[in-house]
Amino acid sequence: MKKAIKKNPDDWMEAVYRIVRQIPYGKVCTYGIIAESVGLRLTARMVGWAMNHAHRVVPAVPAHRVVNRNGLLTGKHHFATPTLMEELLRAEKISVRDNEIVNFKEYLWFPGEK
DNA sequence: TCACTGACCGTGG
DNA sequence: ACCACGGCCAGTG
Repeated sequence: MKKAIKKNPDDWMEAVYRIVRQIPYGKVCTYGIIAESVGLRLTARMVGWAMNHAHRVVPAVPAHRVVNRNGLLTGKHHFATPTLMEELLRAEKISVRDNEIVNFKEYLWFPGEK
């Protein structure tokens, strides 16, 4: 069940997914922060690419909690429905206005925090 | 096989 | 303050 990815546990993509899964309820994170947290030579674009394949991974990755640096819901178009990401965030008491998270910095979560 | 692209971000002009 | 560009990995034409 854990082998959704055929690569090794050291694979950088799995590292990304692992961090994303650690994002607590009602919090969000950015691609850049994740990339920096993973370290290595990973850049934000790589995180985005990994998230594109996130739906193939188990356990499911809360991709709706990952936004870009501006708090903009850039990846919403990749969800099942264009409004799904926004609805998921609102379900977590996060206000979304015009594809952007309101008071984005207040909901921002950094890896390592609890 | 080569070249381009992608859910991005930081830096420099 | 705005615009342009480089970077890193994997997949696709």
